[in-house]
Amino acid sequence: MPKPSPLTLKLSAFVALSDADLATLAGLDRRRRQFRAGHEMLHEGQTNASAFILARGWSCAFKLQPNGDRQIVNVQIPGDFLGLHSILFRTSDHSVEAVTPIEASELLASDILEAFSRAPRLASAVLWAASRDEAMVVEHLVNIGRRTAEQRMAHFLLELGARLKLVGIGDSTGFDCPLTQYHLADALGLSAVHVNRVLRQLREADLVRFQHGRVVFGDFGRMAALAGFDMAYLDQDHPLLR
Amino acid sequence: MPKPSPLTLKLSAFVALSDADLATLAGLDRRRRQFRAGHEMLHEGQTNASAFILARGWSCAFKLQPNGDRQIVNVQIPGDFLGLHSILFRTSDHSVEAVTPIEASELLASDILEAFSRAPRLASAVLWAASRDEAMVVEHLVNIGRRTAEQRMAHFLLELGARLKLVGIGDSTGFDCPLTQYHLADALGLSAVHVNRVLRQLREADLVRFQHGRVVFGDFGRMAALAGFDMAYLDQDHPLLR
DNA sequence: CGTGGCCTTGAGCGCACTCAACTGATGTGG
DNA sequence: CCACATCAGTTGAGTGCGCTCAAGGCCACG
Repeated sequence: MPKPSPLTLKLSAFVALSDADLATLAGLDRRRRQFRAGHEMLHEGQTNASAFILARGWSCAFKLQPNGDRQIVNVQIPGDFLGLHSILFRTSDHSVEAVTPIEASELLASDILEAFSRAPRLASAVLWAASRDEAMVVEHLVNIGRRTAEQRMAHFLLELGARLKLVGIGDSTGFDCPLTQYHLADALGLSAVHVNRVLRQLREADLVRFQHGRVVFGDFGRMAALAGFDMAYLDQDHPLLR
Repeated sequence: MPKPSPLTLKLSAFVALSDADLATLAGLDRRRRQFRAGHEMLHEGQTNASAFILARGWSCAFKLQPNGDRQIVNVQIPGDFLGLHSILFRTSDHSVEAVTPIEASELLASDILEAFSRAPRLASAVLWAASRDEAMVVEHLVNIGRRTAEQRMAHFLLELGARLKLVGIGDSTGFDCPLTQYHLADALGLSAVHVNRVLRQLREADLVRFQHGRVVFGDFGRMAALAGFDMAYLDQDHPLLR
């Protein structure tokens, strides 16, 4: 039996999938494509773009401001949908950039519709994943709106760690992280300079250290308390539909 | 022919609905319920909650912080779904409060599933509405992460005005708005005191005035430029599916 | 006529910003 | 092989936006 894909792992935490469902899901994995790090896979305002399922590597969704500032909306890891919005709407409302070299399966609107009609359970699973994505954006909103820089950083790293663990990357001690401090700044609504200072504070408090592309957790509990982190919105104890 | 409901108006801007679709949609409007202003219709962490379609009045979705701060995630107006998340997940990830007296139709998970199987077009319309809601949250995120207080306020009022116009409330000169300055503060990640100052600045610049429960636009174009407002994410020129 | 909700304004403070300079690692062409 | 460029990270100095605290005004309502 082959190793389950990150997407399968994630959806299975939500819905118990039959062999037929799994086969249909695997059928979405034709049309593999590769992108180099830094490539802009989707442009804000682009029409008739396709969507992707991320198989390997990291990407991020962002919007640009007239003055050049950018806000990263979402950091995407293996198993995530990417640009689902742009096949439901006529134009894409955000851009997507490959953070690392990327391997992803291209997805057309027709693929989705066909898969849904063949495996309705899969439809609820995908709707569920979309709803979870929205919950993450909401949590991100609260993060930026109502928390200090230190809390934002702590919350961001905790959430990322939890998400990676769910798709079988990294463990409870930490994870490899290809994001630069500039990415963190754009994601958290901070300046890169301040990100640097905040990371130093967290390191000196022995909460977490982020150096040389690796995040290592120090005191998980104290950090979760600091950030007000509760991973209920990410995970279910057991599948809802059996 | 009866006046179309706000939800029908909104969905019709997206998808051309057949008479059968419209009938199914109308069938979701049984179980009318009423709530008084200030009532908390949904609690964060609540299990097995129902969802609602808002027919009359305003509500808002929010999350509370341990220290008592709250972040309003979404202001809901007639035609909006309310708590759709809580029937897809086991527990609700946010609370919802009635801002004004409210009239809404209660919605069970079974209602949705049944309606979808009877009118698949309706399913895509609802998925579409959900995707639009997410786009609004994303825009809200950008608002708080990367704009000044003055820009946030301008953007917020412009978006609200545009949304209300789409469901047939208010016009291009302005709209009645039951939100207090405290609501605005909680929505925009500002303090109530600062909201007051910002409203004064906007008023003195003849951009917009918000007094006595009414928002009156002064210079729409200059305001949109200030806020970086582009309503592409709210509206389609014409229905996508015919 | 008192009370409570909402709005308004002033004074002072602090978190996160900008500007600026420097380190160190990596890569590239003469 | 070294000169140079580039990019990520680090640290210091000074500034300003939006905060808190405090006081008071206005209006609706019992």
